[in-house]
Amino acid sequence: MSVSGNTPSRGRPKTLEREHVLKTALMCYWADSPTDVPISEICDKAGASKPGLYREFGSDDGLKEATLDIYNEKVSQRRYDILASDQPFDEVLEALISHTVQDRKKAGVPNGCLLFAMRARREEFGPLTLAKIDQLRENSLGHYRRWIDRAKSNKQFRCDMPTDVAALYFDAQMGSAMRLQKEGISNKVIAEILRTAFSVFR
Amino acid sequence: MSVSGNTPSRGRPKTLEREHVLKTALMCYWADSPTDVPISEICDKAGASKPGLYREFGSDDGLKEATLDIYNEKVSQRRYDILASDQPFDEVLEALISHTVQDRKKAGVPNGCLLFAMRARREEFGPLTLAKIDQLRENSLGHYRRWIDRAKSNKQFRCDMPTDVAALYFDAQMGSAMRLQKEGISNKVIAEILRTAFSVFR
DNA sequence: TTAATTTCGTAACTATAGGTACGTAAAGTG
DNA sequence: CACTTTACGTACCTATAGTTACGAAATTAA
Repeated sequence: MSVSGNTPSRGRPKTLEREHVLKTALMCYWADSPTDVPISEICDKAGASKPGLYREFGSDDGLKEATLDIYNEKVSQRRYDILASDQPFDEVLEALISHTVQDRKKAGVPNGCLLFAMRARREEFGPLTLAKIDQLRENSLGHYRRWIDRAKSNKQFRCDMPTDVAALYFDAQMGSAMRLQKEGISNKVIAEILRTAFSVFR
Repeated sequence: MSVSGNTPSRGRPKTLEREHVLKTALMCYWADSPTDVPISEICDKAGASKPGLYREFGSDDGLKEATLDIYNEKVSQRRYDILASDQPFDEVLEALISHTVQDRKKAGVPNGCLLFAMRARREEFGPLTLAKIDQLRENSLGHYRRWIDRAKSNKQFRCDMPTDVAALYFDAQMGSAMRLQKEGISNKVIAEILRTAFSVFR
């Protein structure tokens, strides 16, 4: 059961590479559509067996939940770091836009955002994935709220919108940007749209 | 095959009510998620048999295509009418927002927008539905573009954004609104977000 | 070396959902 | 009334994808 981390000592040694499987699953779900990737495809690409995956993650649902966790940790965290910076509001805004429209090919990652893609398909997931989607979404809104509140107290936020609504506004704009990117709209146009949408705050 | 409209004259008379089936399918797809409704469920709710549906629509793909058509005709058309009005830009903008955040319960229709919901799941449909999604999407953008161009020539559009980008902007904002509505965000908040997003044009 | 333990992976099982074969029913035609 | 035509719907077929039973393999403990 691999209770904690190390020295099970007895029995056949484990060969399944959890991290490798999760990275494989992440790229599959992210590049494609999360609900269109069968477990067997992830097994093939990761070089693992199906029962192996089930032993490690319990179910399809569990695998998706775990994948969302590493997506948050390895991808979304970048954005949270930007939001947590203590630079002036305008500069953070610009950094946010630059980060959003960066060339994904160069960075070696797919277009779009896995979390938004999964939110758009809420109904198709199991309870674990669903709870994780909601948790990460709320987490994301929290980062926006804290950033906005700081900007407000620094008199850098030129809009009388309530913080929670403004957070929804940012989240919605980022979501649109990610969808447009996934649809193949150029990053130049997406940046123009984001700058327009965010211009109401400066 | 019911070639055109009338007088097949010979053979057992047809009992399948095409319009009724389409309305049933529309409500199922719209209220739920279009990819989560099995054909058999639509058959049950519409009181039709599976082979009956297949005779009429050819396939699951064909049924979805036909459903999108009546959605466009009976639902989206309302929005196009608003955009085609010759009222001042600001008033059309406000009418657009009101129409978007109208109480769906009272109107007896589900939250969200079927076309946006299907666009978010592009990969999960067959070729007919896919082509129809793209056609209606392009159609929708065209309505925005014509409206924007008229506003520009009337000097009512206070923004130097290219028309096609502005159309994408409108489309993106409406998409966000529909998704927020589907997620249960109050229409009041959605209206506030839309007004903020559109305030850049006035 | 044998037993105990743990993991491995092939080869199933199962449920779901799209799709259809085919015999029957209901109409007009001669 | 037989014959032709058209549509009906039950009962099946099939493919896919999540899931697991189970015997073999690899390791440590006695």
